[in-house]
Amino acid sequence: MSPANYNTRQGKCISDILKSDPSRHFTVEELGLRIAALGLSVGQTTIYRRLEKLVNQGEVIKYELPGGGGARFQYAGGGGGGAAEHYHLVCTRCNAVEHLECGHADELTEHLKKAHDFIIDKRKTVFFGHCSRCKAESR
Amino acid sequence: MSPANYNTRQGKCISDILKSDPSRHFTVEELGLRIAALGLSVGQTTIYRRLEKLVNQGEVIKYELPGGGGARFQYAGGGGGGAAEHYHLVCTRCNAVEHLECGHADELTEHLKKAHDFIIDKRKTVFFGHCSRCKAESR
DNA sequence: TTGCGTGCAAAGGTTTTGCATGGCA
DNA sequence: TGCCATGCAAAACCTTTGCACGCAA
Repeated sequence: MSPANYNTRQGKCISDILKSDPSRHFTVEELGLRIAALGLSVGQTTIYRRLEKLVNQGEVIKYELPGGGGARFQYAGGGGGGAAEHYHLVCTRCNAVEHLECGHADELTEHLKKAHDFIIDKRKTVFFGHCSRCKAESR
Repeated sequence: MSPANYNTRQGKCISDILKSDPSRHFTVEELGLRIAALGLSVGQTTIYRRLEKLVNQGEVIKYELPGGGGARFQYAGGGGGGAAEHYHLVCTRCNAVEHLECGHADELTEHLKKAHDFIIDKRKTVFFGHCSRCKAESR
């Protein structure tokens, strides 16, 4: 409930990095590198634990996507509201992630709620397929 | 391209189990147990390697979903056509997987193709959210 | 001082790889 | 006979856990 108490430099640092580039999906490894680039040294345990809290608070979204390299994390806006919600398009060939704000998708979300009693979580929902660069070579 | 050459009992066995229950999402562990139940002993390496081939041939779909327990595999119909294609709804609370055949979703797929130049792979696409049983307690 | 956050190290689980054996054509 | 599939074992990878230390209030 509380807006998170960042008592420490490390905790604030992780949050700030995610917030500084809300369109980016960070891996744990990338976060570690960015932190190091800031001259701060943070253990991986701390990164994982801090991310877990941020995810529980709704401030960060966790994606577990195929393709290896581990889970990815993206800033989602504080407290569960704020930043614009959007869907994601993920290319199963090049693993690129695109954002999608789309009325058609919203209509589908509404339909699923009414007809299938299923509540879509927009920020977690991922459409898999081939992006424009990769579709030509789809096998 | 070739319809896969199952030279061995083990290979055919894995394929048959997946085919015998196309609506089910098997984990590697479950496949091992089913194989054992048939009186056949198959190493996990073989299961992984056979699944990799089946996935590459489009005969099987691989899902890497959150929630632990490893990846899940589902029969998708031989050669990329055949079995009815469908989307999936996954509950991020109870990890239940529901099938979805839905005109609204197909419309969205068409829209994404035209407007965003993105080709949806229906069989791989997963909508995350809360199912009817879990939505009440969403936090 | 008290308590939470942190860090190192080790464990845990899933998946991949190396190399030798075995079965089918 | 030749080749591909198989199997055991070990490695690799990502993530979690245990326990002690350090910083902030």
